[in-house]
Amino acid sequence: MTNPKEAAHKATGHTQRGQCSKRLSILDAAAEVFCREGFAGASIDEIAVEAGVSRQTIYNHYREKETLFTAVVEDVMNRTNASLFSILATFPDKPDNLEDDLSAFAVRLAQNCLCNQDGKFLRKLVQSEGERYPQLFEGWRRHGPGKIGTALAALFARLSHGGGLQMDDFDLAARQFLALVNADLQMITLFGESPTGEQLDNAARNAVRTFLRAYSAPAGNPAMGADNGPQRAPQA
Amino acid sequence: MTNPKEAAHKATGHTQRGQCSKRLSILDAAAEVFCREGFAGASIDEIAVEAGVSRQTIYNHYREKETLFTAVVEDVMNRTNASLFSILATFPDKPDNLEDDLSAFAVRLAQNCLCNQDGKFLRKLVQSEGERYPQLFEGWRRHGPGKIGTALAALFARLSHGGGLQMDDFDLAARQFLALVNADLQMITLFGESPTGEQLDNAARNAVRTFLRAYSAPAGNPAMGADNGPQRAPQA
DNA sequence: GACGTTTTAGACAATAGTGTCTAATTTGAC
DNA sequence: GTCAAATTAGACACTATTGTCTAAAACGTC
Repeated sequence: MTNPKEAAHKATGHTQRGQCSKRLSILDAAAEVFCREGFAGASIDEIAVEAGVSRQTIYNHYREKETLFTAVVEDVMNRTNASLFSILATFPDKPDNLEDDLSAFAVRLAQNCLCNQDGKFLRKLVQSEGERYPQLFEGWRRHGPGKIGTALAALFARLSHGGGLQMDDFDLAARQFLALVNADLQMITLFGESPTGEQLDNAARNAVRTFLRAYSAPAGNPAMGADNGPQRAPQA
Repeated sequence: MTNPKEAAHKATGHTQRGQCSKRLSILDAAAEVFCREGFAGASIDEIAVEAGVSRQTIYNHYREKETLFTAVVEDVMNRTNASLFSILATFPDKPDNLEDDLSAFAVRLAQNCLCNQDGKFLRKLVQSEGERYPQLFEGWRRHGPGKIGTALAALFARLSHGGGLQMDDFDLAARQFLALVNADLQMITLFGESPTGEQLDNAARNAVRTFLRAYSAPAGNPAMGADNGPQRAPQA
C-alpha cells in the first residue's frame, strides 16, 4: 500500500472535509499529548483515543511516530507565527502613551504567544527534544523568537527614530524586552498554569516600566534623527 | 570521568566507602541520562551502564525508577544551592565599580548555576516533568530561583541603602536582573551548548548596563530615599 | 444502489523496559 | 582466613509500545 492520500492531500484541492478534520484532530491531540508526556512518553494509542480516531488512521496519515511529531511541531510553529504577526500589527502607528501602549502590547503578546497552549508546547518541547532534532527547531529559532526578535527590533527602531526611545542595539533591546516580560511570567507558566489577567497586566507593567527607564529618550527632547543624546557612555 | 568520590556524603547509618562511591556514580549517571532522555526516555539499563554498575545495584539503592529520579533531583538541587551561596559571598562588601562588579558577579552566576550541567538539568527537567512532580519541584521554586531571588534582592537592598542603586521593589529587580542575564544566554543554552567566555562576558555586560540604566541611583546622590521617580541614569 | 476510498477494530510479531529473584562472586572488616 | 554485606550476571514474568496486516464497516459521490 503506497500513499495516495498524501499526494491527494497536497496536490488536489479536492480535499474532503472528513479527511481534513481527522488530520486536524490528530494534530491537536498529538500536540496535547506530546506536550504533556514528552516525545518518549507519548503513546500513539493515547493520541488516537484523544483524537477520537483509530490508531491505524494515524499510521495512515503519518508513517511513524517521528513523522507525526515533526508535523505537529511545524503546525504549531506556523500557528504561532501567524498569531505573532497579527499581534505585531496591533501596535499603534503613532503611540500617544508609550508606557500604556507597550504594556498593552506586551499583554497581547504574552497571552497569545507565550502563555498560550502553543507557546507552552514549543517551550517544553524545544527544551526537552531540541538537541535531538536540531534541524527541526532551527526553524523555530529563526521564525520563533528569532522572528519576533527582529520584528520587535524593527518596532523599536521605528520608535527610536520617532524620538520615544533611545538605544543603539535594537536586537539587544528586543531580547531584553521579551526577557523582562517573561521575568514575572515564567514562574507561573513553568508551574503549568496560565496567568490571570491581573498577573499578565502586572508583569507587562513591570517589564515596560523597567524597559522604559533604561531606554526611553530623555523627556522634553523631541529628538528626531539618529543623533545620540547624553544618555549613555558607549563603553568599550 | 565523573567520580569525585572522596567527598564526604550523607551518613546513612551504615556507611561504607564502596557503597558511597557507587551511590555517587549512580546519581551522576542518572542525572546525565535523565537530562538527555527525559524521565520516560531514560532506561535503568542505560544508567547502569553509564554508571559502571549493575542494574541490580541501582534497584538495591533506589526501590524504583521514580525513587531514583527524585533522589537525583534533590542531589542536583543541593549542589546548585551550595554553589549559589558560595557565589553570592563573592560579591564585594564595598563595590568600587558597580558595573564591573555586577558584571563579574553575573558571569560567575551564569557559569556556575545557569549554564552548568546542573543548571541545564534543572531547567530541562523542571520544564518537562514539573507538572508531574509538583511537590518535588516546589522545593526548587523556593530554594532555586526563589532563594537566589531573595538573596539577590537582599544584595540589591544593601546596594540601594549604600546609595548605588535606587528601587522600591527589590524582589522585582532581582527577577529582572536574572531575566536580563538570561536574555542573551538562553538561546545558546537552549541549543544545548555552553556559552564561551566571551559570550558570557557580553551577556553579563549587556544585562548589567541595562539594569543599571534602569536602577542606578542618580550620580551625586549619596543615599537614602525609598522614593524613585521616573528618572534615567546619565551614568558615566 | 453501486463503487472506490477512508476508517475501523482487532489480531499480530517484534522489541524494549520494569522490577523480581536466585545463585555466584566480589569486597571489606575483623 | 573467615564472615557478612554488597555487588554482579542472568534469567524471568509482565507490561507497554511500535508498526503491520486483514477483513469488515462507514462514508461520500455518482
